[in-house]
Amino acid sequence: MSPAASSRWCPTPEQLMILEEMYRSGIRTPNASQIQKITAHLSLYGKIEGKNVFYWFQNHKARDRQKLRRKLSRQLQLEQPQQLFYYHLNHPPHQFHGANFDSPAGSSALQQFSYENNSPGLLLPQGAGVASTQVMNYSWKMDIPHQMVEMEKSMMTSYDHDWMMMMMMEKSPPTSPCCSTTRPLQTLQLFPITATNLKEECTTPKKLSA
Amino acid sequence: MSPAASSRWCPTPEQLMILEEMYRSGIRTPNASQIQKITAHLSLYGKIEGKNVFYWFQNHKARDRQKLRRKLSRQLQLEQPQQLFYYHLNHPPHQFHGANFDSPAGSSALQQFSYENNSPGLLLPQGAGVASTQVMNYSWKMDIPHQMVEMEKSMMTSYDHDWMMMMMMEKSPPTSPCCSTTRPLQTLQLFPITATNLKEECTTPKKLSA
DNA sequence: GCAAATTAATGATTTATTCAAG
DNA sequence: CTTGAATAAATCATTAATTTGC
Repeated sequence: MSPAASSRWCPTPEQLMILEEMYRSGIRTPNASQIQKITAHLSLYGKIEGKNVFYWFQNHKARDRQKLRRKLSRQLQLEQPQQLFYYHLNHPPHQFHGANFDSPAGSSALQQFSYENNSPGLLLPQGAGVASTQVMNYSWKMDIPHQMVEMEKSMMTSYDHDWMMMMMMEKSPPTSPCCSTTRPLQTLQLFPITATNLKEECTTPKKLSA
Repeated sequence: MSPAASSRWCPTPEQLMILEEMYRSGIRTPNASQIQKITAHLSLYGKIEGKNVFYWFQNHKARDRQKLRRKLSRQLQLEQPQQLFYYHLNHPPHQFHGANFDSPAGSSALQQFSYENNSPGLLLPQGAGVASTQVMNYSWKMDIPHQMVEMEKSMMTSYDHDWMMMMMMEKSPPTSPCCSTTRPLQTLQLFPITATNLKEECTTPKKLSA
């Protein structure tokens, strides 16, 4: 098992970190001089050659772009902006700094999350409004002392497990926006809730501090 | 009154377990569709909204990375990093598609930038005997495009940081002679900031309560 | 044992990047 | 050069753990 002669470069954590740092800092295509210097520096942390540095940047840049492109195209083939919800959630249209928009009517951005695809995973417990309207009917079934419940791993039911498997199988894009077509549809849509509920808009206090 | 509603989501043990299991299984940035399903499913175990799931993954991923980086940074401080091989523990395979580029060959045109700007100062620390073995015969082409320099972020040793700064400052491209076009160039900080504004990442123990 | 006080975790927001399209 | 979309980093804020004095 001598570390000898691996056929290809294997960056050490330090090297990788530094390279990534440089990449983040803007370096994309270092020239010969830069590569020389980078190599010299990184060689302090492990075996490395100039070509490794060169290829690393090439590959990293390419894969970055590729990843982004894939994401974009996926995005584009969706007619429905459903995908954008969490983005807007995270980036409110305007900085409502102190003003919490409690006016039920307006509140643009957060509104566009039409629950067309509100697929409650299987059954809903006693008529809960699911993710929408928190009607506050949930009985918190946990008054259990924290320290007890703390480490209960492995109490996952096989049901949960299967569900998760399916969940993860779904590679990424919801694909076809319109119903049917190729829809895994492992979830029953029992509640065609149609956004009539006031939900986030009034439950999201948006900086409700104070 | 019913102020009972706590201002933030508090995951139940079941919810947390399932989320962690998913994370372990590879889910990092679920899309809206996935989030919806996850939310619906987890709502069986307690109150939860889509944004909770969204934030959970964001935070978990970020803190995971952070933890890892901290660990690596600590290792960076080691004297002889030469023998660190615990790298693939957490890094996805780099996927250097098999092809070994032992002789990039081909385009030899770009050797032009041979001006040895091997800067003085903190370049090439003395012990770098390893580096000397690298012959560095570049014969690949590399164009040197623009290079934005922005700095910040330092989770490396101040040595690394300074070195990188210098590295990036080197605007080597033979392009535009000296006419500094029109760039406010506000991102370039040349001042000897010294180690006072390093990020806490690897230097400060934060609060140090003891 | 018990709360007040303090510290550690972590949920929720904001800010700063990135790449590529316009 | 500017902008859109998306993410990651940094930060704020609140909850849970824990320490501590009684």
